[in-house]
Amino acid sequence: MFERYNKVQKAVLETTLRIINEKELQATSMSLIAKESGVSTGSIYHYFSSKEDIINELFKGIVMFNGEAVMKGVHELDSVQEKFQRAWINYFRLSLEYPLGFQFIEQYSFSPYIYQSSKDEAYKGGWCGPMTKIYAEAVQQQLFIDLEPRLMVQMHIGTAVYTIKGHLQNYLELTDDDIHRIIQSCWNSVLK
Amino acid sequence: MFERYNKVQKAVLETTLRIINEKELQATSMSLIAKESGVSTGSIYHYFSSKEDIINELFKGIVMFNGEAVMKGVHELDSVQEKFQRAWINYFRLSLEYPLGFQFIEQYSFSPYIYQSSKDEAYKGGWCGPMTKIYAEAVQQQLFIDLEPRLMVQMHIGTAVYTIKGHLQNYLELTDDDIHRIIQSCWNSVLK
Amino acid sequence: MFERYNKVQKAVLETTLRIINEKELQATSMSLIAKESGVSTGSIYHYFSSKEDIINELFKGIVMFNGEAVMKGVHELDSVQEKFQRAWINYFRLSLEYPLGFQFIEQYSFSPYIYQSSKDEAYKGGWCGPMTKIYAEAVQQQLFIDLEPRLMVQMHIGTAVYTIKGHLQNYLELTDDDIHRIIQSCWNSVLK
Amino acid sequence: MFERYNKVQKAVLETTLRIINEKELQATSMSLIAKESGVSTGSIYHYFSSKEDIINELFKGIVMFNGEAVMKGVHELDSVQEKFQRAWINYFRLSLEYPLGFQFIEQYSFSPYIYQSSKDEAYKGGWCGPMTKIYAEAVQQQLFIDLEPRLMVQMHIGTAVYTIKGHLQNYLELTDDDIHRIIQSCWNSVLK
DNA sequence: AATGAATGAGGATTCATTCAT
DNA sequence: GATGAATGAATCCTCATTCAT
Repeated sequence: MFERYNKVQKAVLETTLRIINEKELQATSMSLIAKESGVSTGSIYHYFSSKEDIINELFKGIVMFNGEAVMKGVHELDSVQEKFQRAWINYFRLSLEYPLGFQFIEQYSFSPYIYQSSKDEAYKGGWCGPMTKIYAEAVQQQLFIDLEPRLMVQMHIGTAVYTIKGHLQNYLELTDDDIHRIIQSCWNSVLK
Repeated sequence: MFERYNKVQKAVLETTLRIINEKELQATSMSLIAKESGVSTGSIYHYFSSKEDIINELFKGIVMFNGEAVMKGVHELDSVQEKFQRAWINYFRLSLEYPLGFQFIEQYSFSPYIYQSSKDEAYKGGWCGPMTKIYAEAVQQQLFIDLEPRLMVQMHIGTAVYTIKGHLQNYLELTDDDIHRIIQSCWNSVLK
Repeated sequence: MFERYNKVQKAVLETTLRIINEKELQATSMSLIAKESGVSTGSIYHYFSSKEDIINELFKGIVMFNGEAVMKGVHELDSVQEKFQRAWINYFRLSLEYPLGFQFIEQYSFSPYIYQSSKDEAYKGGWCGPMTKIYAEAVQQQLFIDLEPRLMVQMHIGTAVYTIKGHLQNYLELTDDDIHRIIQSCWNSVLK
Repeated sequence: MFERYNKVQKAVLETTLRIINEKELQATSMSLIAKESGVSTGSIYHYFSSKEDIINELFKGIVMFNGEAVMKGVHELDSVQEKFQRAWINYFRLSLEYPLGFQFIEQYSFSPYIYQSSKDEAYKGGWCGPMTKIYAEAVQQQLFIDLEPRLMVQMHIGTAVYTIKGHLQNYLELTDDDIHRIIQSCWNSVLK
C-alpha cells in the first residue's frame, strides 16, 4: 500500500495504520509505533517530522492508493452505467480487501489532525473528483435526475461506507450479491 | 438534551460535548471540562467514575434523545410511506438542529472508547430498531425489494449521514427541497 | 530568601538554586528538581508554568531580596560617603552570605532564558537604581568626577563581582580588611 | 581567530562560537553545528572527541588569542604606566572587536562545562599572568598601594568586563574617551 | 457533598554519539 | 577521511485520578 515510500517509512506507516485501528489515535504512542515497527524513535523522527506528520502521510498515502484502485479500468469502458458499476465495485472490493485503510479514512477524514493541505492534496489524487464526473455525465445524458452530482456522489459514498462499516463490525453480511444489489439500488435511486 | 440527568451531570455532559467537538477527544482533558463546566474535578468523579464513563454516558444520552426525536409522531401515521418520510425528515431536522450531537455520534459510534454495553443499550433506546421495523413492514407489503431490512436501513443511514456531514463541513448545500429529494431517492432506491 | 512564596514554591526555588549552581542549567532537569525538592513534577507544574518560569521566578526573587538587603539602613545615613560605604559593604556581605544567589544572578542576568519582563521587574525592585542615585548625588556635590553615574556604578559592580567571584572560586582571599580597601579604592577611583 | 587549527576545526569552532552566542549552550546542538558549518557530524567527531571538547577547545583558543592581543607591544614599553595603559586599551579594543569571543569567555569561564585543565592551560597562555606582573612591578616601585596584585587585577578586570558588557547590551555608551577615563580611574583607584 | 492540590506514569520529542558504507 | 542514518536515553510536560480538608 505504501510502495512509493522507503523501507523504514513503509514499516512505520503500516505499523501505525495497524495500531491506530486497534487502539485509536490517543493510544497510538510513538514509543509503541517504534517498538512494533522495529524502528527506533530517533529514526522515526528522521523520516517524519512529528506524529501529526505520520498521520497525515498515512492519510495521503491511502487516499492516493484508493484513487488509483477505484478508477482502475474505468475510463476504458464505454457506457456511463458500466463506468458507474465498475467504479463502485472497485470501491467495495478495495474496502473489503484493505479494511484498515478504509476504517482509517473513515475515522480521520474529518479530524482536525489532518491538515487542510493534506485534504486538498488528497482531493486531487483521490477518486471523488473522477466519480463526480461520471455522475455529471449521467445527468447530461439525462439518465439521472437533475440533482447536483456532488450531492448524489456523497449520498452513495454514504451508502457504501455504511454498509461496509456494518459488515466490518460484524453487524451485516455483505455477499457479492448484496454488493451488486446495493450498487443497483444506488443507480435506481437517482434514475430519471 | 440531558434532561434525565441532574444539574451537575448536565453541566459536565454539555461542556464535554462542546469541547470534544471543538478539540477532539485527546485534547478534552478532565481539568478543561472541570474549568469550563464550573464543576471541580473532585465533583466530576463523584458523578462519573472515569473519563470513559463521561464519554459513554454522553453517547447513551444522545442516542436516547435521538431515538425519541426521530420516532416522534411516526406511529400515529397510517401508511408505511408516511412513516418512512416522517422518520427521515425527523432525522435530518434533528441532526441539523443538534449538530454537536450528530458529529459526536458519527465520530465515536465506531470507536473502541465506547463500550459494547453502551452500544447495546443504545440500540434498545435508539431509532434503528423502530426504523428497521418500518422497512420490514414495507418488504412485507411488497413495496420494497426483497433485501434484508437492516441492510437497507444501513444504506439510508449512510446516505443521510454523508449528506449532512457534507453540509456541516460547508461542502454541500442542503435545502429543505434537497432533503425531500434525498428521502425520495432513498425510497426509490429500494422500491420494487 | 523566598519568604514571599508558599512552602512548595520555596522548596522548589531553593532546590533549583542549589542544583543550578552545582550543575548548570542544562543539567538541572525537572525530574531532578522534583526528586531533590520532594515535590512531584505534577505539583511543580501546578505552581510554575514551565522550567523557564522557575528560573525567572528565581531571578526575580533573588533580585528583590538583594535590593532590600543592599539598601538596608542606607537612607537613614547622612553623608554620601557613608551611604556609599554602607551600600557596598552590604553588597559584599550579602554576596558572601548567599553565594548561591550571587552566582546565579551572575550567570543568568544576561541569559536569554531570563525574560525582558523579569529584568524590567527586577530593575524596579533591585538596588542598581538606588545606587545610581547615590552616585548622582556625589557628582552633584562635586565629590565625584563628571562621569555618567550609571557608568561608574557599572564599573564598581564589576569590581565587586569579580573580587567576590575570585574569592568564591578559591582563587583570592577576601578578608574584611580587603573588602574595606576595595571599597575605598572604588571611592578613590572616581574622586574629583 | 583560530589560525592554529586546520580548516575543518576552524569552521567548527567559528560556527560553534557564533551559534552559542545567538542561542546558548543548550540550544547549540551538534546537528546544528554540523549543518551550519558544512561539516558532517561524523567528521566533527573525527576532529573533536565530544561536544564538551569543542567548547573547551573554543575556550582555550580564544584565551590564547586574547593573551597575545592584550600583551601586544606591551613589553617594549618603558614605564609601568605606559604598560598599564597599553594593556588595558588593548583589552577594550579586543573585546569590542571580537564581541563573540568576549561574551563566550564571560559566560563560560566560571562554568563547570570548562575543565579545570582548560582553565589551567588558559592561565598559562592568557594575559592575567603578565598583567599581574605589571601590577607587581607597580607595587614594587611604590606606585600602587600595598594590595595583593592579583586582587587589584581582578578588580580591574571586573571594571572592564562590566563596562564592556553594559555597552554590548546597549545599556551604556562607551566612547574612546570613556575608555580612557575608565582606565585612568582604575589607575587612580590603586595609586598610592 | 464539594474542593482542588498532589501524584507520577506516560506522552512527544531531542540530541550526543556511533558505525556501516 | 568523510558521511549521515540510526540509536535510545533523557528531556520537558500533561493529565486521569486520588484524597485530605
